[in-house]
Amino acid sequence: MKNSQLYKGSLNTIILRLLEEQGRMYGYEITQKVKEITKGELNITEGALYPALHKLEAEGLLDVEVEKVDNRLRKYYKLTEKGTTETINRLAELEEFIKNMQTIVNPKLSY
Amino acid sequence: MKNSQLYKGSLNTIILRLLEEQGRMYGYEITQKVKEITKGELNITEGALYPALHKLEAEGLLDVEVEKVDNRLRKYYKLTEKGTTETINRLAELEEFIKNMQTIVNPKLSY
DNA sequence: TGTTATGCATAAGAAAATTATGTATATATT
DNA sequence: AATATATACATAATTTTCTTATGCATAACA
Repeated sequence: MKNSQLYKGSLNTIILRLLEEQGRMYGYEITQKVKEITKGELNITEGALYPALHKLEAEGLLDVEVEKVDNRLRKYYKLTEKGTTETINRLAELEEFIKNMQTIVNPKLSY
Repeated sequence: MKNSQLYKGSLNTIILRLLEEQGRMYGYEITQKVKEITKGELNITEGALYPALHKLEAEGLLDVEVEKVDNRLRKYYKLTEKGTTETINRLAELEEFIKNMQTIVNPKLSY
């Protein structure tokens, strides 16, 4: 993941959320989707992405299906049942995090 | 910093923003303020805070004044001129970050 | 034919945190 | 009086998470 270090720690949440929304995605597709969503601001590096996917899979949050498209390999990931539950929790945490950071930036509006 | 790993990478921004708002603060005071703002959700650990303050000072973003209150030491930190400029940039980055994360959570509203 | 795009992967190193200690004084509790 | 909790700093060892660099391979474009 590149840019303002603020993104540190948010990669897993991003992956889980995108898979929840899209059903299934492969690694490269995730990087392109994030680039598109953030208008080029966030570029997930492969060195961060692939280990993260492997770890989420090892934790039982993701399932993989390997497919060959145009003679090139793709590894499609999707949420397991456990992964779906975990995603809900992570998104709740993210909303709290965003709320807290907004309060810090602009305290007058909130406390 | 404790909790949902999402906070990883946001400590410096939090420190700078609080100092911008409060004028000057000492380390322990920062931990208490953050705990209060986030209703106990975010607890900055000393192992994260003090090295971060030292680094920001070394980078010329913070000035220190040591005071003794009730026979106990306090190190008051405040933004330097350079620190004030940097804070403005960091806050702009934070707003972008929040915007991007919101888009990822709730794409229908944004793209 | 060489560069860019697609698609995966891992290893070395850096950065930022957690966890565990350590020191010291003040205040509250039992 | 003794003990626990709160205040206030600090650092060392370890872990987590990322960047940077590298590697392999095919497709598309110029």
